[in-house]
Amino acid sequence: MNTKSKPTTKTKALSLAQKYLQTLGFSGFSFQTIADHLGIKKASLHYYFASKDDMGIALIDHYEVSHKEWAQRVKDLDSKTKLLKMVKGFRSLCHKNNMICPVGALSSDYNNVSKKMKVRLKEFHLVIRAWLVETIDQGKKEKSISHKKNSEVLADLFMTALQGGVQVARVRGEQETFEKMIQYVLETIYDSK
Amino acid sequence: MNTKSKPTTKTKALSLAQKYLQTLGFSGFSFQTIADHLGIKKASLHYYFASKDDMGIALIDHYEVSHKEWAQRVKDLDSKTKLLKMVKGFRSLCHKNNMICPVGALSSDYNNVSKKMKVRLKEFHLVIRAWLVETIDQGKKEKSISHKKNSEVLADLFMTALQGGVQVARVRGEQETFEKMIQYVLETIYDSK
DNA sequence: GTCTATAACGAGATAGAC
DNA sequence: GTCTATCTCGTTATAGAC
Repeated sequence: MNTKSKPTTKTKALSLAQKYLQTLGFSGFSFQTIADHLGIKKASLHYYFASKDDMGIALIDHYEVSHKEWAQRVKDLDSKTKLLKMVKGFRSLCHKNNMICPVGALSSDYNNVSKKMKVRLKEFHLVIRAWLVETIDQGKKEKSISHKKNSEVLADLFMTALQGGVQVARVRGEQETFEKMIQYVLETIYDSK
Repeated sequence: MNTKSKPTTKTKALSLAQKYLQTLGFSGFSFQTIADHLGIKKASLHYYFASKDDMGIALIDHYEVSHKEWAQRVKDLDSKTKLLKMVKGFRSLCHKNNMICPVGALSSDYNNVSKKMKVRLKEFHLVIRAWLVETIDQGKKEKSISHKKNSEVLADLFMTALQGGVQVARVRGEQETFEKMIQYVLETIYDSK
């Protein structure tokens, strides 16, 4: 799968599903929601996705492929630039549109989805986390991060700050504190002085 | 309202609703869910709560009252002990039971609830945040927190770490990293050396 | 206060025509 | 690939008996 392929009904459906997942939650949108905005009937969506759970899996696959393509594109940059780019992507993809992060959205619905989807969600989460740990380790090699700091803990702090931050920002109806907090977390990770 | 009153059908319903909100999300549980575990019919719940939205409001009110009663009980403790007690409460009330925090649960469903509930959720969030800011300011007076650190930013960091942390822990099926991360956040807030 | 009964709706899903 | 038609189920909510 490649996220750059030209849009088919299936990929358009997945894009819409991503939008509604991050806006309304997994229980909050239906095949009807997607079909309406796609201009087709909800029954037709079953041609692409056997069940909603199936669509959920495809959704996570899509997020994972996007991340891996993105990671490939930024692979030669230094550690701090990578994390800054990730924040920027997060800001423009979800925060600016009052959407929350997919892992956060699915974690609320965690106990309403199939075992298979739970497993895929965890795998996806761990892929992102592994990339963060690796990027923080890179920062230690580049001497922008102190070796005394635990990479796993910093990765978790960064993730939860982003995930929790967009949720809090949406409830609060305000973007400024999100920015300040992320800024602070980055200062915590990188040795500033 | 007092959370210490003896259990009536209404208060028992609210306790169950809290549990299911934090387990299944707001869209994820129904009057049926509550009624079943209460041993009454779902229609009877409408005697106490005109609508589900109404129950949602009552739910937030209940969380807020609980917090205020708790804040009253710990009001004479020092700043760091207060935050440690809050973490402890969070751990035993939701983290140990694989439940997520109510604000996080409702933030996924944010766009599926009434305007009134959105407003109440924001108010509740701001009550908790104000308490945190106040407690961090108290730490500055007590010289356990440096005046150079911004209280609002630290409060947001602490909240999002707790909120995001329990979500991530549930997806990951593991408690340890939550503990390490919260520990790290507390070290970040309080001057250790 | 709790019940039965029922309305009105939207969800996920399937069969089969075009 | 998309349609219509239909099924089954669960949801919120209401009316009125006990």
